[in-house]
Amino acid sequence: MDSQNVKDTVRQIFTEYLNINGHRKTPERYAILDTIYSIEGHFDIDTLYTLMADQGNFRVSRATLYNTIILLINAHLVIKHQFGNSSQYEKCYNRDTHHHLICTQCGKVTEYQNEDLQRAIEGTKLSRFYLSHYSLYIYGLCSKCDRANKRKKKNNNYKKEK
Amino acid sequence: MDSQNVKDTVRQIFTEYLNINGHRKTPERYAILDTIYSIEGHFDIDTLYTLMADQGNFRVSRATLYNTIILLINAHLVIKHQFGNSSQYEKCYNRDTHHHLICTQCGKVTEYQNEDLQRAIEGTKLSRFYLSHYSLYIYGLCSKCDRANKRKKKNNNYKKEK
DNA sequence: GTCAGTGCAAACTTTTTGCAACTAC
DNA sequence: GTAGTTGCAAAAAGTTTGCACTGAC
Repeated sequence: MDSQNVKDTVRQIFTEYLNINGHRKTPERYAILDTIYSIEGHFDIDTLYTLMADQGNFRVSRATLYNTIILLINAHLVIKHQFGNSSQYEKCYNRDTHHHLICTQCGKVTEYQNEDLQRAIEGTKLSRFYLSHYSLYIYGLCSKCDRANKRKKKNNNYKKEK
Repeated sequence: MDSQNVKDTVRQIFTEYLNINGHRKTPERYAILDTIYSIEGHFDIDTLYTLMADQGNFRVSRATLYNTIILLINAHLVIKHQFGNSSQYEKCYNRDTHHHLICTQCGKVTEYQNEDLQRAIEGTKLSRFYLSHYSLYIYGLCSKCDRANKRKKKNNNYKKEK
């Protein structure tokens, strides 16, 4: 499915969601949905705000972004993450399920796909709980920070020997 | 291992950590560690602050709590979570690995143990990434909210028919 | 004695809220 | 026309920071 096709489809899904729940179909809401579906990877509210302000296509307030993104989450078109300081979001329609590798040192987030793991988690029997979605965050050191630390350690050892 | 034994052990681990990293062994730090290891389940900074203030054993400022908890995380004695609005923490020495079921409606967090799932995640081969720990958050509806929704839906259908 | 650590208050960041103006229905 | 939405600004909530004082080493 190409990018425009996805955008059309999610717009339809959103319209249906708004209809069912008696919400209005404002241009702001569709502009936000469109912008989100043109972003690859994660973003926070501030990034989205700046992006929309810079593009100049449509200017919306932060308050509206916060309001709308809640609707999009409920419509299962956007997923919310909470690593780092501010909340991160990402589009989730027509995306492969993926997990997140988070470097505890530099904060870099890498997506990681593993179908076996995915099946294991989704196949889990939960009693008295009705799964909607899940997030697996794997913390550790990215190769870059790991190498940096090893260099640092080496230097420290030299210092200690003086 | 009983509770006092755990407290003694983590105090030793913390002492060692402070020594290695050239930090001072202040009474505040040990009081915070002790309080955390007397809490079952999750807590946030405000809860910890209130708890220590109320107990009256040792009064510390929020700034010190934030500072100290970073040390405890680095010493692998505390783990940080980010569901809801504020950061949540929990002790992690001598605790069984568990996952979290989070109700998207009422925000209730339930711990969930599953060794198969644990093995599946820990056994995953990661290339160019050095795993330290991980968090699996499973979102959905708790049985209480699920029942409440079903009742609500039923009532709405009646309304529509009028 | 020195400097890391602490408490306090102010600053900062992110998110929520109250309200007047607007507009989708 | 009216009630749901929006933008703005103020408020709230959580966390960080600057600075003077304290106490671990």
